[in-house]
Amino acid sequence: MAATIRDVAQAAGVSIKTVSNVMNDYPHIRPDTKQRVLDAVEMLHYSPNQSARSLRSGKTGVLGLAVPELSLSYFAELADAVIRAAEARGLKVLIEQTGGDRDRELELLASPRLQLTDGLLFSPLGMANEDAESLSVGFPLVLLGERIFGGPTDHVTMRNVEAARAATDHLLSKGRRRIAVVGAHEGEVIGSAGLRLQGYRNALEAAEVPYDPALIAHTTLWHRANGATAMRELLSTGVDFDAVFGLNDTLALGAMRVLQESGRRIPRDVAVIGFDDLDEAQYSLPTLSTIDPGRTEIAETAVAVLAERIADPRSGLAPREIQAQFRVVERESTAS
Amino acid sequence: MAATIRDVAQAAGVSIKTVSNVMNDYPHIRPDTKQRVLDAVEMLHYSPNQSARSLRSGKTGVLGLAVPELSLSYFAELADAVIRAAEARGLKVLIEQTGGDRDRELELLASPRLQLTDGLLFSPLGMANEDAESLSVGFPLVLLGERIFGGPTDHVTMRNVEAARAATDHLLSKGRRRIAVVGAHEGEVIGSAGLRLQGYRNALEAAEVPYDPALIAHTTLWHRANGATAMRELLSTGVDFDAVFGLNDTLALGAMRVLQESGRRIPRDVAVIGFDDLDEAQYSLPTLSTIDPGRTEIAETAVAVLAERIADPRSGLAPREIQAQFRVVERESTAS
DNA sequence: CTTCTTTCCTACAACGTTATAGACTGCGGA
DNA sequence: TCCGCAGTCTATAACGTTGTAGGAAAGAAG
Repeated sequence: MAATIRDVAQAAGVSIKTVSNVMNDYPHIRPDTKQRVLDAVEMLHYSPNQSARSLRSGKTGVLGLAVPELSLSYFAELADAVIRAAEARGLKVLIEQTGGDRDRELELLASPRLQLTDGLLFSPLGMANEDAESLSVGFPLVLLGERIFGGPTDHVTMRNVEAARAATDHLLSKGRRRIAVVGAHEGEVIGSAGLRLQGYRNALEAAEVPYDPALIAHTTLWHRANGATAMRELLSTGVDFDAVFGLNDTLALGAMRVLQESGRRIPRDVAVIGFDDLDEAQYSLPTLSTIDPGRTEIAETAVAVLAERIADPRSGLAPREIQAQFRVVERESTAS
Repeated sequence: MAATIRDVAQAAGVSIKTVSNVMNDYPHIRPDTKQRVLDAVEMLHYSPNQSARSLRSGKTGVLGLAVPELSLSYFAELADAVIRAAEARGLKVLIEQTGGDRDRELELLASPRLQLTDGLLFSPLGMANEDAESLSVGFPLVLLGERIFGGPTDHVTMRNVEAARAATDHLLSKGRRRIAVVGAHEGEVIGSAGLRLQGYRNALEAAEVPYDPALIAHTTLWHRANGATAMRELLSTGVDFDAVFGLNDTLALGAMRVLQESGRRIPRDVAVIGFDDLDEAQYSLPTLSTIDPGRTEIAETAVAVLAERIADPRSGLAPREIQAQFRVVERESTAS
């Protein structure tokens, strides 16, 4: 139904290659020929067929982005930033949701379903370091997140340890010494939880504040509900604390809610800091101090690196590990 | 580099068509032939080229979803639901962000950039009813949202007027009579703001409660900050009210924050209800009563309708207007 | 023993592009 | 006059699939 390059060629009285040349801004075309072609294009409402282009060129102009789920604000904001960064390069983004499930993540890597994508930005949650080999796939892949380090691909991530240390230092600088942590994962070393907990411990150690395991609240997931539950458990143990480090903003917000229910005042009785700098953190009551992990920078870098790999897939370039700049964002929840 | 159907055919000693038949589960193939082909596929790591398939079949298996921005929780949750619904049908989703800008929305409709998509789910924010004609495009399009009614395409939407009336009725049932509204748009009739305000007025009228324009706070956008600002303005006018209807959850949450800052207790002094049932509404302090507009149903219906139009683009079927079921979700912010 | 049907398979022509190789102008220089 | 070269254009062959048409073999029906 739609007009093809052949229809345009016929209407303009030129060869199909000339039409193709006009569409692709090939320089050596006589102005009047070009105009005839453009007129025909206009008249027939011609627009080049992307599938045919992709078939010929081997490129689709589409990047895949795999995240656990968009309902998690962090990933929604990441996706937003990725789409913007891709658009600046004329690329589109196709989003996959893995649910953070290891099997689905592995399946995604193995599956040929993302054939119509030039490369993948992959943010796993269920996979762990021992799955690193699965990242050796036949298409350009850039890894995001903190689940896997030293894998076979480029990796764009945040400075988890340093940023968590800065968050903890911030609380210490306010005179807090009993700092609870919400959202730790039992026994985890790598992964956001493990790394951020490490940063916390580094800060304590440097300040010569003793580490008290009783202050560490564990959760499996990082939703608001988990932060709330963990805080309730912490309160029920009767342990004494004057600050809370939520390993992400949602946990911190959930915890903050429970603290307020229990009658504690923030920041007077308990100071709270989160991690992620979600939009939401600016509008909670009180507003939430947090770490801006450099999400925009991560998105832009990741897209840039992926685009580079797509442009030259066979470059022997070794996998790069790129870390974004972070920033402590001080708000009411840790005000002096 | 990657293996093609020809390589597989050669390795298996069959014609390319037989390979194609195996890949597409064509029934009449001898088991041993089929096995030989599958072995070759396995050995060569063959996977069919999507671009070529799309070129042949005219279908890409990808739906476009255009929303203002994913940073807005409502759209993130909508996108989540759409991706799930699409996946259930074996479809993928490519997301565009329009920023809610009318020009970009119009450009998106006119542009051939979404060529590699079988159809579009379009949720405009900047366009209005007078732009309805622009929706007559050459590809399957399903309209979402409340900006345009009676357009030339299928439209899946929520029962804004009825739901807003139910929200207001809920507040009235709690004995509230001075119900402020946050987020109205000056002079708007169609659009979420206009429709929901209409529902509010309908409820008041039915209850014979006078409508007081002094209770209506206007905002341009529907972010948290706007809800906060609007509430501050409302408070500064000194007008008396015992309940707030936030035209969406984010507005309500922003307003709630300011109310609490001002020392008012929720729900004792002021009851608050929102609209959207964001995940967040379950975890605010207090938890926010709201309207569940049937987001999942909207997503599933929209994908189903679009898939139907894609399957049969020339069916003379008239444009349908489909409305999802809503539900009042009562939480702490309106507890008796 | 035919004839018809079903099963299984193949050759080849699309689908709509872009790349390649080459043809035809003029024009400047030897 | 002839050659080379830049500019402009065309014919045709890919890209990797699936659809069409049809052939050979094997049963089923007459």
